[in-house]
Amino acid sequence: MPELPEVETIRQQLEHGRPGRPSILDKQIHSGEVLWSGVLTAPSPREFTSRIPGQRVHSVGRRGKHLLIHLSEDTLIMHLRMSGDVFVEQGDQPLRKHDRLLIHFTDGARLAFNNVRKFGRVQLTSQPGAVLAHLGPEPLDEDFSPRDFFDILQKHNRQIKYLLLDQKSIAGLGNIYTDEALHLAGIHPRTKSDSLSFKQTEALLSSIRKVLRAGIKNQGTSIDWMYRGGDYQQYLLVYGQEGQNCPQCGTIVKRIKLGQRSTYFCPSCQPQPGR
DNA sequence: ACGAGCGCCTGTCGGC
DNA sequence: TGCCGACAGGCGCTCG
Repeated sequence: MPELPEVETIRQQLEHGRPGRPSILDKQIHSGEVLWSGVLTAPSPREFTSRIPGQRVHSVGRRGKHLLIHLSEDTLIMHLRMSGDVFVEQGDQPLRKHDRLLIHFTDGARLAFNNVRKFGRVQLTSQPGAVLAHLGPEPLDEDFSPRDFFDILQKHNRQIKYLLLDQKSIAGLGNIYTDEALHLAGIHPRTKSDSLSFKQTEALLSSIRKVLRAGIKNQGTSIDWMYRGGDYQQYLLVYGQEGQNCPQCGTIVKRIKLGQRSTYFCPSCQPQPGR
């Protein structure tokens, strides 16, 4: 469940709990259990299991698509990639098929990091800032201004969709919300970033914020059998809508490939640059 | 600097 | 029914 709104939804659920699922705040860790060693970027499973007992959950944060569980001494950084999920449950529940790492709490609860495809990663570090230093600005950060965004766009001569997906340029966007934001802003995904006007940049940033906020409000998007997200899929205007009528103008939504990713857009609302 | 192609994995779906 | 390819909310790596 991997873009910013889905990760933010998980963050909020870990922080506040939800019906039948407790918050993990202030829980003390009894032990860590690595079920598939490849899940750990660092440290080694041995060091991980020796360092983590006794630490307490101080707060739960997010940076881009990274989930940050701040402990007394260290921070657990989780990245769900394509198919990750996090569950909090009683420790006597049977394991799911693709649980990769467990955190057992002293009160008997358990946090499970689950990942069908083995892409997701967990890292335990005392220096979270250094691990996350490569990330671009947070799109929902009030201090991130249209002027800042414009500077980033002008620095590159890249197709805008590639730039938006690049976490070094702006953090948290993935394939769905990028397509939705570009559609809302009326910008073709192949438009060169440095050809956008300041006015278009403002529109794009406000569109990005609008779709991310709406995504969070609806607790994310559920598309697949494997994503147990929220309801935002009901509001998608172009993503996954190839052959359907654009809700804005009725034109047939097209799908093209950028990189290896499907990209959906409305040829009428988002005219090809240079035409 | 840019973008395409590929690898990493498991699973579903549609076509034959 | 089974097989086979296309596809999937990500990202790091090469290469031209």
